[in-house]
This record gives sequence, C-alpha cells and structure tokens, in this order.
Amino acid sequence: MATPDRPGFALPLLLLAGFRTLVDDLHAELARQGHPELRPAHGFVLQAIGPAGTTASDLGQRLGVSKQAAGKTVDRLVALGYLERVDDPADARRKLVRMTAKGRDGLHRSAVVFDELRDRWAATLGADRVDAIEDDLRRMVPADVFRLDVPGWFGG
Amino acid sequence: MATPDRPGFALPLLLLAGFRTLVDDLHAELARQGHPELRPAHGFVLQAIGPAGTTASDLGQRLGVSKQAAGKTVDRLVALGYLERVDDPADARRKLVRMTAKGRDGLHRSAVVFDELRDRWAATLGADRVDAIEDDLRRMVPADVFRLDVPGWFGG
DNA sequence: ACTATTTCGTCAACCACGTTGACCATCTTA
DNA sequence: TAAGATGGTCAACGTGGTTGACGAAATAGT
Repeated sequence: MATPDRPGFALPLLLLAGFRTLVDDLHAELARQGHPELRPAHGFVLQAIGPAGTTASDLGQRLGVSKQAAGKTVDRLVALGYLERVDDPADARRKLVRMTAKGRDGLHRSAVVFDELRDRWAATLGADRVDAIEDDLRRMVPADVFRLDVPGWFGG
Repeated sequence: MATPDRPGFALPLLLLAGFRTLVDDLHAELARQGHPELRPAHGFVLQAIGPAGTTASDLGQRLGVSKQAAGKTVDRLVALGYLERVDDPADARRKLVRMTAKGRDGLHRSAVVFDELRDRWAATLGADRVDAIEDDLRRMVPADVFRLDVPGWFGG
C-alpha cells in the first residue's frame, strides 16, 4: 500500500485497510461456507437485530439510519432468506423482523471466522499487540460512533 | 450501538470506528475551513490524481474501480470545482483530469488536519503506540488493498 | 369516550457510488 | 494497411442511503 509522504494520511488509510482486509477475508470464507450473498453491511444488520427480533424503526434507530433505509435493507435480507417479517399480535402496526435459521447460521459463522482471523493476527503480531490495538482504539473512538449515517463507507 | 459479545467482532469494528472517527473529525474541520461539500471518498480521489493529473481510466486503476465509476466521480468533482478536464494534445482519446486551485487547497488542508489528528492521538496514547498501530497494520494488510501510489505530493 | 398526537410501515422521488455491456474514436502494432 | 488495444461515454441496473407524504393503529389528554 502506498503510504503518502505526509505522516497523517497513513493512520486513517491503514485503519481502513485493516478493516477491509478482515472483512474481505470474512466474506471470502463465508462465500465458501454457503453464504456468497452476504454483504458487509448485512453483518451489521443481523448483529443489530439480535435473537429476539425487532422492528424496522428500531433497527434504524440502532444503526443510526432512517426507518426507510432500515426497511429496505430488511427487504433485501428477507428476499435472501436471512430474515422474516412477522405480525406483532400486540400491535397491528408493528411487523417484527426476526432472523431465520439461515440468518442465525450466517451470523454464527461470521463470529467464528472473525475469531479465527483475530487469532491469525495474534499469531503474526503477538496477542499483546492485538489487545493493545483494541485498547487504544477503544480510547479514541466516541461511544456512539457506530452509526452508519454517512454514505460512502462501503463500496457498492 | 451495541458492541458485539464475540471477541473477534471487536477488532474489525474498532478499526472501522477508528477510521470513521478520524474521517468524521477531518470533514467537520474541512467544512469549517470552506470545504463543506468534500466527502470522504473525494479525498481518496484527489490523493490518487496527483500533481501531474491523470486520466479517468488510470484513476480507476489506481483506486481499484472501473473506469466508468472513476469517470462519474470525476464528473462530480468537476461540478464541485475541485477538478478540471483538459484535452491531451498528445492523444486525442485522452482527457487529462487535473486538480484546480480549490482541489489543491482541499487536499492540502486534509493533510494538515490529518497530521493534527494524528498528533492528538499521539498525545493521548503516546507516540510509540500510534507508531505501533501503524507498523502492525502495515504487516497485516496486503500490499494491494489500496493503490494510491502517487509520490511527490507533499514536500516533493 | 372522543379527539389529538404519536408511532409504524410503506410509497415515491431522489442522490452517491458502484457494476456490465456496448460503442465509437483513436492510437499502436504486426 | 488491417487488426487490435485503449480511452471516454452512454445506458441499464444494483445497493444503500436521504426526505416527504400518508394511512392505519396505538396512546394521551381533556
């Protein structure tokens, strides 16, 4: 990777490159394990839904996007078989979004593969360095940074 | 947003969060300094064009996207006044993409702000820790994750 | 109990950024 | 000179976002 000669450019570029490397490796492996259609953004969504399910509005809240955007993403994941919509018996306006067995499988495999990738990093860098990176980043990122409200992060 | 419980999830999320924190701070500051329309992706493009200018095809090559995608991004940056297209006298097919004064100003300010942000990280974490993060990430990312090899930008 | 407000889901239009495929003009090379 | 490679652009489309509007259903206030 071409490091720009100005020192400040390297840090953000390397952080992004590190993220992309992990995510690219994850999705290459997920494709091998029967989930070729899962995209980077989908992991965030499955993660945010959780085992109990949620509504599209709440999902948008959690992800920091509009309820419409969340609804569209749910549409795609329903079409792919990862999610299902269920009427809420307690509230006729609500439609509960829940993971299917396929969704749970994909999310579980993502977690396993990420664990393996982290182990690979620890094998190369040393477990203490990986821990240090996580500790340092936790100190520098504000608590509410996981909002996907700025378009253009993930390539289409 | 909820931090996932599985250990492997933290690393990619924190790398992304670190990147986003830096870039969000950068663009907040750039907006203050007269560049409110500059988006995260634009910095990569300005960076990749370099002082001599380049063509849309080559730009796509450097950024790892199709020439059509690169051309569209150039269109937007031309409309914003950051780039201009010039006919190449040596090749009638080519249209040289060059930065305008506004483009150079935006890129220069980005570099300065990124340097300041890196200094802030060093003040909090210690310069050695920031150096270590960069060194570690350089070891883990493949060389071709980003092809932004444009020497001679600053101080060159 | 009835109105007023809020909330949920959806539709429609739009934007940013990416993809393929096709095509013409132009330069290169065999 | 004929054939091939390259550069730019148009078109159609996919994904992931945005607002605004709106009906249906739940909730709050008097």
